[in-house]
Amino acid sequence: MSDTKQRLLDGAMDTLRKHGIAGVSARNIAGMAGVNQALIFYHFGSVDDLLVAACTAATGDRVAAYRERFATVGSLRELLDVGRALHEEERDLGNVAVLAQMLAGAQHDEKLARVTAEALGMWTAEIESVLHRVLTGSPFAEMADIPGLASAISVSFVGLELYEGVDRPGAQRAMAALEQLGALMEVVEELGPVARRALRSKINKVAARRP
Amino acid sequence: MSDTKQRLLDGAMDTLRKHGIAGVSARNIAGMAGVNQALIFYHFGSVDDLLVAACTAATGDRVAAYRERFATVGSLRELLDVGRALHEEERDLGNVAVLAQMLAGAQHDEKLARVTAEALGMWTAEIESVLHRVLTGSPFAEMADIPGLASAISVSFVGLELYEGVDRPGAQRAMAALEQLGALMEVVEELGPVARRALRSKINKVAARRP
DNA sequence: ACATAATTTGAGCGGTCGGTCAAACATCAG
DNA sequence: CTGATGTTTGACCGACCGCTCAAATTATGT
Repeated sequence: MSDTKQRLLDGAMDTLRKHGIAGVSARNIAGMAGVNQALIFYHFGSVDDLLVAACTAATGDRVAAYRERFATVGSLRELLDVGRALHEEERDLGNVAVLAQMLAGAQHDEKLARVTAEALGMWTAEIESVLHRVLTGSPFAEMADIPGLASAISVSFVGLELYEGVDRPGAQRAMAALEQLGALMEVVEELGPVARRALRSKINKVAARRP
Repeated sequence: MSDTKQRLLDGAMDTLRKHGIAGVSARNIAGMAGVNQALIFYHFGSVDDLLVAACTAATGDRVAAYRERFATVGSLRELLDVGRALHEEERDLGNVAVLAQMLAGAQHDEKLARVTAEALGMWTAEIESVLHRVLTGSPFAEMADIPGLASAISVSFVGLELYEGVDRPGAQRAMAALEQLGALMEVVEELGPVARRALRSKINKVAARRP
């Protein structure tokens, strides 16, 4: 990767972080990167393509960071702790704003939608992988639909990140409530097999009543 | 409300829905509304102020619709069903895209942040109100932190709406898993007081272990 | 009918946008 | 050194941006 290309990728993400999509222009990005604005078109063809390339690279880097952090997780409680730490890390890096811009842009830009879907997919796959490792052999495994659980956690974290940028106290209340669900899962893990089967059967019965 | 002002408010929301924030310009909005673009500045002072006014009015209308729909809800299961119906309604109206644009814009625009926070607050307050009504007298009430639960539901729905615009299957898996949590709540409601107190105490104990 | 005020119009201002281009510059093989 | 190739530069283009304004039109009170 040539120095100029990397500077432009970084400049694009910095611009998105600091000024949002409204501040993303060839001249702003080039200024942030410290290079001539015409180089954007020489190296990436268009501002849109640069933005997509920058988002792709940045989300790839972040997923790699998640994977590294998840590698040492051995229990549900550790997973929730690492999750909270990663959440705060994302906020401090300014990536919450980036995620918001990507999700918003994905609604009307096909390329951005593909990149965003890919990022969410990788992120959810990481959660699913660590959940599978943590819960395998655990009594909870027979209770849980791991892929669904991973999606639900991923969705809740997306909501949490965006919520926090707007209503911090509400996000913290929600975080506490969601962690109580984690505690509930741990309680279920402590149930004996008879009680667990009874609980599972009751949940299935209630869920089957839905239209 | 004069006809022109209303047309401009509607035109602003239609533009945001159909073309996203990138398509929001005085000429586009005026074209969508079928009025002269200079009227935006005569009636609202600036494009930004029109956008904020339009978002404020639209979210107010939607919250009123939620309140009306929640009024007939009498049980947790009904609440989940109405929630799912409202979710699909939002999607069909194109309001998912609007929410995404508001959340993204709120990251860098103070006025938009205020409007968005207000909207999320009203929406969460409605959930809290109906939850309180539905769960009061229910055995589950003594289990749940209602405000935290309302925030968690609100956060999850925000995540769900944005997720659905990008990864539909993932969102549906998450929806199913979250509804299983609803089923779990109904199961808890069927527990006797002794089992419930024991469960609550275990959850508190597990939650207390967290740093 | 008339004066006054509110509303609407089309033209246009200065400025920024994405993108282009010819020329300058750097690099390196022969 | 020479020529070929790849990179960088600043000037520039047409389109669109938010916004203003004087003039035209419509509504209102007397």
